[in-house]
Amino acid sequence: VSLELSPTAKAILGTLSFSPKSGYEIKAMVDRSTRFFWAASYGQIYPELKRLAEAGLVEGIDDPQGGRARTVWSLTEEGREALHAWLSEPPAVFEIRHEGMLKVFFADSLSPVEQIERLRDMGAVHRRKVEALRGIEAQVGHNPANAVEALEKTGSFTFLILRYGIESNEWAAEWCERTATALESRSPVAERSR
Amino acid sequence: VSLELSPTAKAILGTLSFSPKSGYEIKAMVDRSTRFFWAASYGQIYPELKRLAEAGLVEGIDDPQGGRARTVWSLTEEGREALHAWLSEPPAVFEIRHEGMLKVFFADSLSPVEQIERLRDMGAVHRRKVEALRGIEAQVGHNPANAVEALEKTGSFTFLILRYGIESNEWAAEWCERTATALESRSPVAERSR
DNA sequence: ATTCTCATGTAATTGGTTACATGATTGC
DNA sequence: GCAATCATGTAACCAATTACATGAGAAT
Repeated sequence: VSLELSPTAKAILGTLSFSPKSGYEIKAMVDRSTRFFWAASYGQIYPELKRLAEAGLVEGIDDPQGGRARTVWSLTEEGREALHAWLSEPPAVFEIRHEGMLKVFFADSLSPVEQIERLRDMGAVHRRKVEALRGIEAQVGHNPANAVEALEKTGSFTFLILRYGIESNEWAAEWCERTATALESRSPVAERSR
Repeated sequence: VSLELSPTAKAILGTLSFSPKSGYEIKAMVDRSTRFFWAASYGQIYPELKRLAEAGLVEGIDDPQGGRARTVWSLTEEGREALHAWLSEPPAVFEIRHEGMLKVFFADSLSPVEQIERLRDMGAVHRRKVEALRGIEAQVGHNPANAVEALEKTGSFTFLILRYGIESNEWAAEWCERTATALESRSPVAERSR
């Protein structure tokens, strides 16, 4: 069994596997990518980099830009091994905190109009996520028809996951709209039973 | 603006809107239902019930079963108003921690075989979730074809959300399988570029 | 007898965000 | 000159899980 990596350590080792980075750059990459399913903040990243260095998984080199202090971190051989070991274990963490779902779950006591509003609110959460992710896709300047095309054009699984994010949130938004529409057209008898 | 409810307070007020419950019963209901998108543990529930009672949103009545102490909590009028006020605000929290996605995101450095394994692992997470949710649906003894039918048969949005959980995870599992299959059948040239 | 369920609670630990503090460099 | 960006870090606070502690009643 390999040593336990903290949640933030997993994100750090992974981002460093692409190229060496400063803590600031790690945060920037996370915010443009994994943030949608694996967040990390400065308050976690900087202390964790120190711990990973003590454990010998990363190595820091001072690389000031002019008078601006800066440390660039890269994976050591042990770090690369730890990343590969973690990547090879079956995934364990899968947690969701979805306030829109919770509100629909508790919608029984609301009026029919409010119930449908809650459902559309939940859909709007997913539509906004789609727009945010599409914005990122547009920035990198391609427009794949599907995930495999995204991977083949870019050579990176990061774009495959971006596609997954877009498509799954589109599916969710459509589910909400489809269900809201079906509820609106239910029999007036059902509508009255408030 | 209404007073801020803690994450666990939202779950508590919501579950009590169906019927009065002990802390133990609140936990049991959460574990059978909202746990999949909004978890809560004893360490949060019991202290939060005390805080909600101090704030006047819930009311506890001692109701021992034999020599077994037990407090049954119910919503006060203020509690019902606070729940309705929260339900009427647009949802804010939407967070995901998805280790399977993170591993696929970092799969670039793996061999083609490992890459497809990671993708299938991610799909397995969703398949297991589908099975768990279908088990709950089977326990309550109906088999709806869609979410609106689930709502119409039971009269409760809790079953609509259960359907959403099943269908969204099915979609995700199928996306992974579809993508894994497409990757397997890519050109050998792409396969070799390890 | 023993195990399971019902029942309440707390302490230790972990994980996380937010806000703050500081300061240099770059571009307008 | 000013704002944005690059850059590092910490303190306060909030949220959450896990494990522990305790004990009664029910079922086998």
